[in-house]
This record gives sequence, C-alpha cells and structure tokens, in this order.
Amino acid sequence: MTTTLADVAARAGVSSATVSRVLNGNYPVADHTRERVLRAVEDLEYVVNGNARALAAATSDLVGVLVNDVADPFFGILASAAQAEIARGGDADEQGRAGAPGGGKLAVVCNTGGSPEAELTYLTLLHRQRAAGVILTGSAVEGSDTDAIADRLARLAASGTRVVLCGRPPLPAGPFEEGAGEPEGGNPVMTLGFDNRGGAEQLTRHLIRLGHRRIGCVAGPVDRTTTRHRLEGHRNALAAYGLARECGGLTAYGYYDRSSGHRAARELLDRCPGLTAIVAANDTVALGVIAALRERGLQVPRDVSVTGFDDLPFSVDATPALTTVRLPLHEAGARAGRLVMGRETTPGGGVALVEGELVIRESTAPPRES
Amino acid sequence: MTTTLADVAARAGVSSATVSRVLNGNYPVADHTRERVLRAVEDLEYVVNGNARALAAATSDLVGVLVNDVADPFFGILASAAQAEIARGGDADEQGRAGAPGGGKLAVVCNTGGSPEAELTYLTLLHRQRAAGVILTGSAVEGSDTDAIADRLARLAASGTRVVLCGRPPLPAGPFEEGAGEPEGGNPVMTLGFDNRGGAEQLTRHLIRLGHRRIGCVAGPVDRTTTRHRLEGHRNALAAYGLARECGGLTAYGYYDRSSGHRAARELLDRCPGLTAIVAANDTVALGVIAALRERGLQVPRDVSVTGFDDLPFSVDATPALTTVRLPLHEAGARAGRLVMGRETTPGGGVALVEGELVIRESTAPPRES
DNA sequence: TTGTAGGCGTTATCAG
DNA sequence: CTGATAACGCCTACAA
Repeated sequence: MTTTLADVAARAGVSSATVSRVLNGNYPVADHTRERVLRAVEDLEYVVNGNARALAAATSDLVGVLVNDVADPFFGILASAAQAEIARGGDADEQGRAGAPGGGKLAVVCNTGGSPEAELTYLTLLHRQRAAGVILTGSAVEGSDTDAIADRLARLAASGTRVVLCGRPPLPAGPFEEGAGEPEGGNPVMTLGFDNRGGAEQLTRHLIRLGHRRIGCVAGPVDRTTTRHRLEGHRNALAAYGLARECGGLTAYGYYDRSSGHRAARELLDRCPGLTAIVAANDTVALGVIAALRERGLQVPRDVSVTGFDDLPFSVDATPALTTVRLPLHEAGARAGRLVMGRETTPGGGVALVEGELVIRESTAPPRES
Repeated sequence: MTTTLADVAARAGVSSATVSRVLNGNYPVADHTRERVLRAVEDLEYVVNGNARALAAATSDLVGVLVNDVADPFFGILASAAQAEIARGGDADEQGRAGAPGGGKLAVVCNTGGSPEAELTYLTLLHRQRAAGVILTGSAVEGSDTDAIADRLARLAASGTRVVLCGRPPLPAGPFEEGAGEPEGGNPVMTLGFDNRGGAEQLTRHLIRLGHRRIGCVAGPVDRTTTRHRLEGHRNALAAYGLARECGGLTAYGYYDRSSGHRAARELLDRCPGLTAIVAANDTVALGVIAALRERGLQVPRDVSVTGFDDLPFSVDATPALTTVRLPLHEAGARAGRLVMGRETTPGGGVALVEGELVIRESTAPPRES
C-alpha cells in the first residue's frame, strides 16, 4: 500500500538502516550511497511515518499551544509569536536533528473556547502524542476542573514534556516541587504571568486623578482568574482614594466580547445614570461599551470616559482611540515559545511577571463640570 | 519509565489485548474485568501512546488547519469555526470509536505566515503524521511552489487524507481526476471558494453609482490569488462603466495589514489628489487608509469614500462604520470542518462558491460637488 | 561505511 | 469472553 523504508531500501539496493541514516543525517553515509537513496525516495514519493518514528525514537516534534479563542486577536498574536519561535528551531537539547526542516518543531494551536473540559481533552491528546511541549495561554477558570488540569500538567511535565503557562497563574506547588529542583526527572512548569492587577490599578488611578468619582466596571466572566485580578486592581485603586463604597456596586460581568460590553454598559447606565467613567474588561469589551453609550446619545469622553485593556491593534483606530494598558503580547508569546523550546529559562522560581504599560489616548478626559 | 499497556495488564491480571479492548470499547469485555482494568489504568495514571496506536491501527485523529496568519481575525474566525466542527465528532466513516473523547478529532491550526515554504513544511509534517484531514485556507501565492503544493495535496488526498481548500482556488485537474471519480482509492480535493471577484465588483459598482469617477485601489500583495480576483472584480466594474482608462493606474499594492493601507493611501493621494474614493483590499487595510486620509485633513466619507472587504467584527465599530462585503466566515469555516470530516459533501465537481454580501454603512457617500 | 536484529507500544487476527 | 502472537514502520546498538 503505502511505501515504507524497506521499499526505498530495496529500490536503492541498500539496507533500511542506511536509508534511515540518510534521512536523519546523523550518521556518516557515503556520498554515492546517499544519492542513490535520495533518488529512490524521490521516485517512490516516500514520506516517513511520523508515528513510527516517534515510537521508535521516543521523541516527538509536536508542541501544543492552547488558546481560549483563536478568533480573538489577543490569542492570535500570542499564538502567532510563539509559533514563529517554535518553528525557528535551535532546541536546547536535541539540537540538529528534528523532523521539521529547519530543525524547529511543529506548533499546533488548539482552540479550547475557554472551557476547562476542552483544555483537558487537548492536554490528554497532547500527552497521548507525547508532545515535546505545551503552552497554555489565557485565564484559568477557577473551581471545576482546576485540580484535574493541574494534575495533568504536572504529569505532562514529569514525563518530560516542557510546560509553559502564559497569562495564567502558576500551578500551586505540588508535593514534589517544594524544593528548587525538578520533580524527579521531569521539567518544572514555567509561568509567564501578566500583571493584570497592576494594569487595572493604573487605569482606575488615571481615571480618579482625572477627577472621576463614579466609575463603573464591566468585568469579564466571574470565574476567571484574569477577571478577578483586573477587578482587584480596580478595587485597590478605588480603595486607595476612599471610593470603594461609592463605586463598589457598579460592576457588571460578561464575556470578553463586544456584545457583552454593549449589554453591560446599558445595565450599568440604568443602575447608575450619574456614571462618568467605565472601566472595561478589555479593548473588545470597551468597543461594545462605547457603542452602547453612543446609542444613548452619550459622547466619549465628553460625557463618559472609557478604558480598555490589552491594547490590541484596532484600539488605536477606534473612535475615540482607546486609553488602555498595553500588554506586550507579541514579546510574551515569543518568550513563551523560547521557554517551551528550552532556549531560555525563567529567572527564579519558574515564574516571571510581564508588566503592562498605561497608554493614554482619547477615550478618557476629565468629567464634565456638572 | 513510562507506563505501558503491558504494565496495566500486569496490574489488572489480564492480557494487554484485553486492556486494549477495554480502552477502545470496540469488543465485548466482561464487566468485572473491565472494572479491574479501569482501576489499574487509574492507579498507574496510564496514558495511551498515540503514536503507537496510530502506527498499529493506521489511523490518526489529527486534522490540520493551515492559515496564513492566526493573528488576523479573518483566519481566526475561519479556524475557530472549523475547529468546533471537527471536535464535535460524528465522523462519517469511523463513527463511534475515535481517540478524542466525544468522538471528534483533534484540530490543530498551523500558522504559515502566507509563505508557500511554510505551507509545504506543514503539509509534509501532517503527511508524516498521517493526518486524517487537512484544511488549507487563505489565498495561494501564484508561481513559486504552486506545483509542489498541488502535488503534495494530491498525494495527501490519494493516501486517504481528506483535503479541503477554503478561500483558495481549486487545484488544476491532475492527470488522474479527469473523470468524476476519485483518483484510485483516494479522496477528491474539495474546494470552498469565496466569490472575491463578485464582491469586489459590487463594491466598485456601488461607488460608481454613487457618482464617483476617480476611484483608487489599494490591493493586496501582487502574487496572491485573492488579490488578483478582487482586482479583477474592481476592474470589471470600472470597465462596465467605461472608467477603465480613467482609474486604470490608480492601484497600489501592499500587504493585508493596516500599515500597508496607510502607506498605500498616501501614495495614491500623492499620485492623484483628485481621488474621491478608495477601494481597500480588506477591512484592516481600509482602517489604515482612513487613518492616512484623516492625517491629511480629509474626511470620510465627505471628501473621500472608502470601502473594505470581509466585514470583520471590528468594521462596524470603525469610524465611520465601514461599507464592505460580508463574507460568511463562520459558516464557511464550519462547512469546511464538516467537509473534512466527511460529514457533508460539495455539490458537484467538488467545488463550491461562497457568495459575499454588500453591506453599505457610513464610509461611502456621493462625492462632494466640486 | 554498511548490514543485522531487536525493540518501541498498540492493535488485530486467531485460537481457545 | 480472553489470551497468545504477529504485524505496524522506524531507530539504533552491535557486528562486520
């Protein structure tokens, strides 16, 4: 049926071992022999069986990149940067030979839809395939399968797969990783976190300094870590200025998408018409908020100031251009890629924090004199 | 080291064959035996080796989705929809048993950056892994590796992998597929094309009917099929109104991104200050065009009308909201997913065309009286 | 430099 | 229903 190494060997008049050596280039082979083999490969249109190879060599060149939503540029940028770095090659250990031309590995991005079950499913599949590495991006859902996921990640790492968490809190230290070392022949789980708390706090402080006193907040889904952290940052700022009580109830939850922002803004406006500013869960949500405001005849930032988060590419083109916190998504993705390839390591404790930068544009201004 | 089927078998006091049967659930096994086996699997935290399985069973549950750029929502939406459909399960042939919980297959999206070499690399890797299916999205580069890619696709299909082209022209009929049947035990290569030509023509006609006579065009990269088709549609409309000569030279090429649109618009403006409308390669490019216009003190649509293409989610939030052609990306992706799972077939000849729909919003208006 | 042979972890085919 | 025992296609000591 399909042509195998043996077929190629037969046609080239050599042993299958020789063909293997030619293909992997990790053993000396006489030039003329090599040529004969390569010609046979061409003639037969031979394609190595990756599964057989992985089985025999006990190594794989698959790296999984799990994201909440590929359709969301936030993850798209992260994934794209990671992918480029992974494909680049130059792995720390197994330098030189590797399946992919160029020496790099094959990054496959898996769309989890933010569902813990889907994450688990993909993690299992990747484990089955004995993936070389896994990057898990995006906020985790608190509760439900947290333990199961942590468990699976720990096992993946223990079995030699390199695991990187990006934009998600580090795993709680398990029984094995109390010391500085790695758990028994495995790799440590590395973490690249985003400073969501700090970023959110900057945003709200900016608003308060501008003179705002009644600030609403459109948060993400309740059960996600990112939501909680951004909310904490917001509340920290509020508390620092003694505004906790005044704005405490002005929070509406929703998804990280435009329509949620739209809906939540209307809800907030109904609840508190005196609002002068709204902090959105992210840029996409902010767009929805602005649309809702406009529909009510409110101008941004004249009547209401609005902030985003992430600084996605479109934010500068929005009208008005969004005041937001820039997360270096591209760099973070690239760094995660390098980490998973073992080409770089996290400084200490396996946890690095990526800072956000306040970007002030046109969607925020002092509240109107009233 | 890692626990295998044999380990589980030993612990459960059965043969490895029995364990395999329990795990796959495709053969009758006594209840108490099954339980014992499952307990052993739990205890040992056993994870099947996907490679060994794929090797022995000669089947894989990997489906590759190749995209030009994950960071671009156009592809993100396509990939996300396809992924959902692929994970859903319910494969035509191998119903019931399948590696992934839920019966579906594992969709992995591969970022090619639009480079033919990267496409080839991924295709090769997928072929190596004996992928169950491949969806290739986005425009093809004309020239260079076209033949190599077509060849590889044909071979993939011939070897049983289901191949779907989405948003890309069909493969030239090879020597084998002249008849209606499939090439010798393989699958046909199915195509889901977008009506780029028709969409572009509608856009330009809309502009002309509005009264525009000097229409510029910011096209995509010269060598891509999508670019060529959209340009053809544009020129068809121009020709239909006898405007071909007048606007013939008003075309600037660039990438499908914002900054290219920005640069190209300035170039066009310098070349022809009398321009009253600009047709952009897609929505993202249109955003750049609008930004450039604004920097020159030109208002959209009062001074210059602008159109996009694709109708990505952000287009309705742009200022002014973009007049564009909506491509049903989500549906197309889902359909491609169903096709690659063999759950649906293309009507006739393996080629289906997806129509775009003209969406008129605020970025176009009649030219100013001058 | 090249060939031989054993093994990687599963599935599938036969008996029992 | 369950247990041996061949494949599956490739890699890699070990020999020559």
